[in-house]
Amino acid sequence: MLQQQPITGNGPNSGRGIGLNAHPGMHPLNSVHPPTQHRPDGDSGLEGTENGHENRRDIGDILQQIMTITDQSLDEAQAKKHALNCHRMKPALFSVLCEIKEKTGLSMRNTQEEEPPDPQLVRLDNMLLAEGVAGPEKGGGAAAAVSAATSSGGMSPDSSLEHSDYKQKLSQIRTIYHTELEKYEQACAEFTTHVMNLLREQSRTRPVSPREIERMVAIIHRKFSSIQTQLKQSTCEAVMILRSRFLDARRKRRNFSKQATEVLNEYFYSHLSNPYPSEEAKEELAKQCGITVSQVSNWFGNKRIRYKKNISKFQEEANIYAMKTAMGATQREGSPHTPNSTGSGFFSLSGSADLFLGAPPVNGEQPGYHMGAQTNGTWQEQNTPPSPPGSEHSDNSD
DNA sequence: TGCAATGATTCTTT
DNA sequence: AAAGAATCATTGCA
Repeated sequence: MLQQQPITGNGPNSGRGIGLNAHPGMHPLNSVHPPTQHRPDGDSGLEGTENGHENRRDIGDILQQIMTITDQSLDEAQAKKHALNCHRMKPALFSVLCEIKEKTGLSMRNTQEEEPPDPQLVRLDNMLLAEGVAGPEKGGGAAAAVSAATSSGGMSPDSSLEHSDYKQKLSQIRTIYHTELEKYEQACAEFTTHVMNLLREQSRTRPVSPREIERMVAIIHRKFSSIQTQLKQSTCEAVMILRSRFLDARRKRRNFSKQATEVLNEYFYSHLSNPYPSEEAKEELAKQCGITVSQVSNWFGNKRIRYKKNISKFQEEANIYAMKTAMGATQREGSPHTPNSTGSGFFSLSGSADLFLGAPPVNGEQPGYHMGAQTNGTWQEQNTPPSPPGSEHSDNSD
């Protein structure tokens, strides 16, 4: 990585020595220079003399120049920088700065490292991964999300259309996400390089330790990653909106095909005494109708309730299906009853008989049987039908 | 456009 | 967990 690059002192002053050997923590920059001029305040003739006063004035000048360097034009600054780098007092100043820094422990401040990963970011990452936005291309994520969304409620026949629409929108989000992410990463890398160059440049005039550079890089990365977090967050929001729209779309129901309704009705009326298909039966019905098991369950749930609420309304339908099944039974001679109607009801009857008997009495008389007596009592108990006038069909006469 | 039919959902009950 | 019950939301028809 960038922060591991060694920064070499090859500036215009490289021929002039600045002793850094006494500061092992400092950057290796200029470390080739002998430590001979290391002591600015030692007895090397810098104090107590005219020379010493002069030097102090020099240092003041240098500092002044450093302070004002940013106010100048580029060319001016470059020239001034060069002059400063070549200044005879520069090594001394550098040493002073090194010592001050070491004494104040400046380089060690704010070095709390390796904070634990942000749980929110982890959550976002996980979600993007699960949704198939992040992670490997065309992963099972999107498909898994779709199937999870559809598994509970079942899919309408044209759900594949919605499916592809969903996938297309998701891949759009994915593309945008990756483009933006790449942009941010590129910007981050560029900015990091820029800052490192600056620090490299500055390390000629002031001590900059590798640790400091690392820290600076870490700070930059943190800043950029917070921008990335925002990107991830908005991407997650987009996915959630897309998903909720897709789930809402499931509510856009389609009526089952005529054939499917027929199959379901046939089963219902041929098991009227106990219209509770087993799991296997539901699966079989689902297969026959081209719908899901939960749709079969829904259908039977609705049917039972609606039948019970208004039996007279369903009378005609019941008769039609009774006839149908009866005809089917007679055609299949030799088979005493349909495989499905196993006489689960109070009446151990053949399929067709069950049908007729299962239909409630419509003449207002109490039937000669108790249909609900068999299992839970709830289905048939509440099944006392209203007596529709004009109905002369008496199906409990068997 | 209104309305009944109907598939789906949600909450409650068993 | 499955069924009942109420309700929602869409479809299809007059």
